[in-house]
Amino acid sequence: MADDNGSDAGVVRAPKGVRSASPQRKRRRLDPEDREREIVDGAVAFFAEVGFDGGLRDLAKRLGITHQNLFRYFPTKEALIDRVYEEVYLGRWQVEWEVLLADRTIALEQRLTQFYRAYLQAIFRYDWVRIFVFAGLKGVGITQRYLELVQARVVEPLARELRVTTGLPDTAEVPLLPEETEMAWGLHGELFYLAVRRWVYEMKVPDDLDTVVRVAVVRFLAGAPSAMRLLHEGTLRAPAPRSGRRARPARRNPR
Amino acid sequence: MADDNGSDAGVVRAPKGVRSASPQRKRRRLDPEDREREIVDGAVAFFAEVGFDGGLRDLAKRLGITHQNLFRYFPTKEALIDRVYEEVYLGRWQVEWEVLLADRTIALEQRLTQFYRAYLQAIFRYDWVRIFVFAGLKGVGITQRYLELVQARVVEPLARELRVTTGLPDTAEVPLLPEETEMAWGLHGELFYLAVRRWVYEMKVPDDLDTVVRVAVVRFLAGAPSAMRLLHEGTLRAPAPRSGRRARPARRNPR
DNA sequence: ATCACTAATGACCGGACGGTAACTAAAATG
DNA sequence: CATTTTAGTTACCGTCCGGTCATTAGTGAT
Repeated sequence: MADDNGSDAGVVRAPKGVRSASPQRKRRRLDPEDREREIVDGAVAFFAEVGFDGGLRDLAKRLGITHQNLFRYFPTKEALIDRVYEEVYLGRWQVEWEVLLADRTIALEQRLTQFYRAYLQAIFRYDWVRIFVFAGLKGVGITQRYLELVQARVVEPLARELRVTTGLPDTAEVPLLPEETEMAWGLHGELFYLAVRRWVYEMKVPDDLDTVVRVAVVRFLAGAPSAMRLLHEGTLRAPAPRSGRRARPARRNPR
Repeated sequence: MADDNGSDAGVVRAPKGVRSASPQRKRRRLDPEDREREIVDGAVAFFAEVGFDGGLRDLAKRLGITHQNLFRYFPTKEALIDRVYEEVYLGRWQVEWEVLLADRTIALEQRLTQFYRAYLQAIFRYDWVRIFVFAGLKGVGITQRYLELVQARVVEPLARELRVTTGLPDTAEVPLLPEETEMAWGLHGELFYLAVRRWVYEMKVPDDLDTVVRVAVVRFLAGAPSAMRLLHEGTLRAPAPRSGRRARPARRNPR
């Protein structure tokens, strides 16, 4: 059954000598490094589009190679996918971001604005957002670890800054409430959700992300003191009733 | 969620001949309505967990039937998936929510708090969130249409309310800026992102969602006026070309 | 020109997929 | 009871999947 029929010779021999028959007809032999680069880039784009259930044959077709050739470079599909994770997540986190956020010589508003502008510049992309969501749904550990990084390096530091700017006790005295951390997640979440609306749900979003970031940061910081007081009005006895607007709600914090 | 394992549906029957195999469930014959109900419920849970690429044989195994039997109720897999969409999205949108949001006899803060508490009660669920995200990645139109509904019935009305509460011109005079709509998306986005963190990335989130909603709404409304003024400072008076942020009542000065 | 090296490929495998057809048996009807 | 109806099953089809192996052909060194 294997190669029984000599009548095969299915490949048309006639135009064989002439090598310029069609644009990509011929076998292209690359340095392994170059080929691997092409495969990884192609895989990132491919899996971002169709998800990790996409077939290797389809990926190979896009790359202009056969799917078997992929196995020369990655022993299994899983290995290729792991490489895609590396490619997308490793090295895109800038430690300078953490430095910037911690630099109290700059106003918090400026720090947050600059950070989120830089952060969005790094992640507000088709590949990054979709692979991040695909991986999350699949339950890949790397996404959880990434979010724990965000929480430890961005969200919780921000929540601690709010303690300072609102004149509440330091977190050394009173640990962060889950609701305070959640509040800081709010800023992060609304900006990430913007990326999801754009790259997952294909909605129209404003072109000028810098303005969106600025507005979000301003609103966040302008609103945070009220929310912090609300959260802490039970834990400490500094009522500090605000005269403006509506009178202070008679009801305390539920539970 | 109907029943787990009702292997014996009222019929007590002596094992017939050779067919001992006690664990083997006998053929269970249900009314088509009941069976269809089981299939749909099972399909919602199944596809929410593994995504729409999950195999029908696996789904059938969970249901205790053979995969061929699914075709008796749904002509194709696609038809079953469409039914899942219906099941999850249709009828879960409450028109009372829109009425509540538009009721100006209630303070905006109360309206938003009540609405988002009710909204989260409806959508903050494993099935809903994950299927919504899976469907978005797949590019299913129903999710886009759903988000357009949210924008038209929740987000833009909220943005218009902000015009009123901040004393800015009505939207009849000055149409909503994209950045204003985006601002209103911010509140929605941070709460939806909370659901994504919980049900997609399996992170710990506060147990008391009511408090989270209340804090988010208070912060949103307290911060919105500053952000609105920022957005409209060019609209209302002379452009003031450069300089990011200066001639404004910067009430809150960090440090 | 040719040789060695090795990218790249063609052929193939077992299994899982969505889907079809024929058959089996549990309930409804008389 | 016998008969009819039809929910549910066994058996199977063509296709595609990840992965293996022997073979082919592009390229630098000689």
